[in-house]
Amino acid sequence: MFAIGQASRQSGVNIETIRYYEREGIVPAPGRSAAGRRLYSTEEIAMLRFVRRCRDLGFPISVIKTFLSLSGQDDRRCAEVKILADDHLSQISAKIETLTRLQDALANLSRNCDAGTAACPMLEALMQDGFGADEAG
Amino acid sequence: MFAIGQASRQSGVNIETIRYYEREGIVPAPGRSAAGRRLYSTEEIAMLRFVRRCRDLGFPISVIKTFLSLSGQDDRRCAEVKILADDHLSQISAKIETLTRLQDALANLSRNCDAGTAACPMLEALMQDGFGADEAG
DNA sequence: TCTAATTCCTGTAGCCACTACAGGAGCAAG
DNA sequence: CTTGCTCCTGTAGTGGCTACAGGAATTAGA
Repeated sequence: MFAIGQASRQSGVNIETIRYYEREGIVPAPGRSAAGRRLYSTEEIAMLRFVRRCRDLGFPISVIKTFLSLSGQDDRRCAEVKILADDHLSQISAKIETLTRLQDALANLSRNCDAGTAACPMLEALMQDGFGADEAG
Repeated sequence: MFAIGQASRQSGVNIETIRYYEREGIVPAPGRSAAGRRLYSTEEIAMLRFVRRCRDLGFPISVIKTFLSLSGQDDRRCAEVKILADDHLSQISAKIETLTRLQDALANLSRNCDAGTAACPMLEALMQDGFGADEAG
């Protein structure tokens, strides 16, 4: 059995985050020593590692909870897991698309700045029908 | 002068968000009617629209505050704007890279599931040195 | 055996950028 | 005069942590 610090080092999950997961019922509460300190088994540490891997893949906690409940079942409900994963995958793809469009838009705005004119073309573009210094002058 | 609902519709900023921006000092507090209702000028609405455009481009509020303070100045400090924008741009690029790697990893995991074996290969992979049903059996 | 450093405990507050109420007041149209 | 819309303030919730404060226990070394 391991103290929380060791569990943290072995699982890669921050100590405060481990306690947070316990509070939120994402992982079950471990046993305690006589003095009230948390004691983790290797299985419990593996579970923390699992949560971390899922988080690294960007899965939200709600989905990870479902994974954990499915992982207890005999066939592990592969179809359900796949649906959740593919859904997440498409969300990631959508995010990439959005960001790529942002990237383009920003790069365009930034390029205009290279001229180095007096009034910043970037702010001008963003203001368009403005509120800036132009109004006053 | 326009009530907050109209300002919201014209700027594309949610009513609650407008009040939030005011509370946080992101935009100045507008005048009020005799009954205490907010009244916005077209310049103030343009400013809300500016904030929204920046948010749409993913700029954090802190940077937008800087933009707004720079936009009051005569030369609009183009160089500073450009630095902030390019910094943001590189953060976006980094995020895209991360997500693309995630996308690959997830797609790989999901592909394995197509076999439709009894134990879900995806959960297996994520558990690896596990805590799941295997332990018990 | 004492001490100092480290680890652990609980509980609360903060982060970001909103969003969603509750509970009440004003205001415009029929 | 009523109905329904808009507006007000203030507070709490979202997600997923992270960072304290203030105290107790454990461990390593002298």
